[in-house]
Amino acid sequence: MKRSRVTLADVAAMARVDRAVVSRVINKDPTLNIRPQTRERVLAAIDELGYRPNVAARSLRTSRAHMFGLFIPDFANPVYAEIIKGAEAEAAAQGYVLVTGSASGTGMGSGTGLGEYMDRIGQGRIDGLLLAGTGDEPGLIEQLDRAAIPWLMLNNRSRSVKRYVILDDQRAAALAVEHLVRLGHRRIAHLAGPSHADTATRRSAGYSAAMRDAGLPEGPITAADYTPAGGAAAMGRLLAGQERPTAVFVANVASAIGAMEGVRSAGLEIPRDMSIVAVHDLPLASYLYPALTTVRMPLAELGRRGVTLLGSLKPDDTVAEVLAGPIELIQRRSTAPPADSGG
Amino acid sequence: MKRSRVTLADVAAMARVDRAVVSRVINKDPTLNIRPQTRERVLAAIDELGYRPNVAARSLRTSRAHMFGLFIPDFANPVYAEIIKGAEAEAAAQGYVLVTGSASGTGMGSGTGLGEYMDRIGQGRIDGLLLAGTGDEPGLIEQLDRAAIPWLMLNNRSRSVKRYVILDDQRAAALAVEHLVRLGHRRIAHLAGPSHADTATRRSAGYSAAMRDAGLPEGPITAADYTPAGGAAAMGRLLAGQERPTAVFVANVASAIGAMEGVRSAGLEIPRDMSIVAVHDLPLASYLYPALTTVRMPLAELGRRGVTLLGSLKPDDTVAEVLAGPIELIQRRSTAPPADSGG
DNA sequence: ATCGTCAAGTCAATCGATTGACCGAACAGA
DNA sequence: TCTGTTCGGTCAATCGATTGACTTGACGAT
Repeated sequence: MKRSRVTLADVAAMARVDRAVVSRVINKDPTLNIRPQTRERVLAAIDELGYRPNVAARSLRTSRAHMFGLFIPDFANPVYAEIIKGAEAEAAAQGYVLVTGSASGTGMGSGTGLGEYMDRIGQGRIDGLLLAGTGDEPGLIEQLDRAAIPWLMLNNRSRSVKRYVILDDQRAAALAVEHLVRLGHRRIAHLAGPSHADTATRRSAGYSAAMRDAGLPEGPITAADYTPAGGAAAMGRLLAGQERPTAVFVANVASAIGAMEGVRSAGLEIPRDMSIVAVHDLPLASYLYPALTTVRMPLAELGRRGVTLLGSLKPDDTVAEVLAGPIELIQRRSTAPPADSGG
Repeated sequence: MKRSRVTLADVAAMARVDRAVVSRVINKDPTLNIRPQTRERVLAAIDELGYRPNVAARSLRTSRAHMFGLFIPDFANPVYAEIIKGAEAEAAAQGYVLVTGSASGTGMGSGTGLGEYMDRIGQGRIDGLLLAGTGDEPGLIEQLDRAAIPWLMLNNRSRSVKRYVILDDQRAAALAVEHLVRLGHRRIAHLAGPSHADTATRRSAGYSAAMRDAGLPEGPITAADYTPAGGAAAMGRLLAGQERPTAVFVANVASAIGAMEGVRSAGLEIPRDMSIVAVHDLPLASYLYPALTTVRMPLAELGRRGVTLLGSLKPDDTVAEVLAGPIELIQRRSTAPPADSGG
């Protein structure tokens, strides 16, 4: 284990040039005039000594950390895994490091734990912050502005400030509903997400629009909280209604898992008695039984786009973007024509 | 948005003291003698100006970044989500930030992409590095030692250097086998992981030991690669054998998902014709059909312990720890007595 | 012979916080 | 009165890289 850190000065000494030359060689400063042989000596010395620039010194001088932050509610949610992947890849492509923090790393005393996270991150460690799945909490904007770095919400809108990139959840919902309509369903229910979640309201809007377009009456609508338990309870309510739907558009996969369980425990079968389609094509969806029909949205692309925008965002720019990108229905075993479709 | 950054000097000026005093107040320097009222002035100024220490300057001076790194193969693997959670919580408790990077953020030209990651991380950005799920690649140790920071492997051993914390996979495997034995199974197969994975070999060892202890002959053993596709193929091989097993201990959940599919596509039923138990109680396990019986291991605790050790590790310390912690069998629907157990 | 220009670097201030050394005033004890 | 000690701070070097300003020597043009 090499003990003493190698600095610019060491490299400069070995190459018999000034520290400035080494710095300019490393940063490819176009104003530098240098003989090829000298450049070679510098590069050789860097290689020989195994020199790596000290990030702290560089950040201090340039006030750029070459690091972006991403804050998410929970690492265990596979939706965020996809977003992280995209964001990380794009950050890497720009020579940046992505540091992802979750609310579970905080005490979560108030709100999302973002405040505590920002305090630990400190000043000057990141050049920009992405917030995924965090909504419009009181004091949030002030907290972010105090940090004086560009920030952006992903997959969620803030009502007060236009700084977000979202997916076209409305179109995704429409795609799901159209799929069910094409299969012959006419009583299509909607198992919505929690009303405070921005994605939930957009998916619900998409459902309504698509039903209208198909000339169908909106089936029963009930909301759950994006968890399997909530989904199961909600499905129970749908099944207890008078006119039982033959299909249901579920706002997310977690709810759908519970909904499937709810159908089974009522002694019914999927898709024979009930077709189910949900939003986000997580790997998990294909492992369920029956494999869940989903709508795939470009989550990784969302992460990627977020990083790209962060890199070019001016302090007071506003961003309100619906990410263009492929949205497609992935048909699996959980949807089929309704049982009475023979008639 | 506050524009100009607030520095120590600004605070000092407002409180009418030297910068040194402010610094010592912030860091609670015990050698500082200060009047209560002066301290109040300083704290008031900090609050008033919204001062946050500049991380780069602090790191440069102290050569501590208050940040730990964690490198994983893939964010989409829920095993790592658990580890991250534990590591993040412990890091936070110590006032550290955890930066998690994955191989998918790199080109992965050679090996795991760790080299590229380390280059982007640079020198001095992290005070220690945790490697989860990364094995003994050539050049790995040199790469790590060049960074001159403490590091540790999680859930994997390196043959060359003793720097790891692992779980008691052997005991976990034994627990799974004992469960099957208790149910009355005698022909218990083993669907192992890839031979290059350290966890796989330890789980296999546990299987063998438990079978020996139960006085049973080792059933058919076949290996897969910790993926659903591999698991399905492996199950195909097991079912094609002459003496078909009544139960199988699968080395991980991903393989088990494929194995279940393999059983179904052979026209057999779980658990009637085949009991299945796998290692790691991921949330996903309870969503499968039938819900998968698993062995729960303290993954979050592993992450936590890794961070704790990193914080106290001396450069040449060796660490070879099997984490003590609860390991328990979570029985669900995928295991039952064998069909012929009446006789 | 002199001026200007260009190549090839060098010099040194700077970023912001930390920390060992030091200093002046007040007071106690001899 | 003088010395020593404690209190309550101050001073300034330092961490390592960056970058605008400057220097030195050689050459060409006038």
